Amino acid sequence: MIVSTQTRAADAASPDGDEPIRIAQVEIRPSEGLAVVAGRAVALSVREFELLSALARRSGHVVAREELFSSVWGGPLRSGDRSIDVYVHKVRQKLEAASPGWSFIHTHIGFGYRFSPEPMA
Amino acid sequence: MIVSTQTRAADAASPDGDEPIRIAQVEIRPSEGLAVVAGRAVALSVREFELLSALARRSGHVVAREELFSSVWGGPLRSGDRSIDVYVHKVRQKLEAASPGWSFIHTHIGFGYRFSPEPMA
DNA sequence: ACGAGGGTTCACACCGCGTTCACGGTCGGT
DNA sequence: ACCGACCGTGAACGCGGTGTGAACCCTCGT
Repeated sequence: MIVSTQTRAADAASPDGDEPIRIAQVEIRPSEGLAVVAGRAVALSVREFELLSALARRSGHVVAREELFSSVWGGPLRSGDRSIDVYVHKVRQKLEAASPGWSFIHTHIGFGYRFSPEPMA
Repeated sequence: MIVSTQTRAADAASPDGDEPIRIAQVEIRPSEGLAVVAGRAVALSVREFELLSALARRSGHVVAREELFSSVWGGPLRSGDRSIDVYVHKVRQKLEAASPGWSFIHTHIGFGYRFSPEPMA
């Protein structure tokens, strides 16, 4: 299923809180700093977890790099900073390792990234 | 910047705002550079997106090549410039891939293009 | 003091974007 | 039928943004 209508459930429900976010086969548990993907527990570092959360909170929507950075790193994005790219890569690896054949984080060049579980082409 | 949601009545008055444009199964989100067609997210480049927006803002009407060019590329259309043709083609491909059996951008030879979702002949 | 793990930066490879060129097809006018 | 104007479409190319592995630090627990 490739529909992007699953944002409603999480949007208004959790301000920024500790409520678990569930999207397709992905479940994110803020209280535990843990993600469960396709039934498998995925260990994430703090940065990785916050990045995934920031994206998943706005599942189906493109999140600008600026916004991602200020949301996860808490400051303005310095030009030349590649931290986001590196961490997107790390999170991608772990998610796809837990659920092969699926892609979760999509690049929108010049804009940012979009979280949306889809079967790979 | 926070966008107010109380501009409903002024929808038609703000053609190039950040308000999403919805026509048939096509939804265009200016703030994200993203289009959603038949429930599928369609990744568009900046040019592709602006072209689609320019056409969709005047859905059902023929938009002259001159006007399209100045609206998307921001200058006068040099004779021999084929950029419009190339990008119309790219956008067509992506839209029709997301919604097979439908055509969205129609050619009006000597005039320009018209956006209007229609089942294919 | 030492090792381990996480975060940041660097360097290089790669790919998508935007532009332009080239070739073909269609349509009208002559 | 020929020609020219116009459009469809694939491909080449330079460039900037992104992917990715590895080095480099910093912090913390032992």
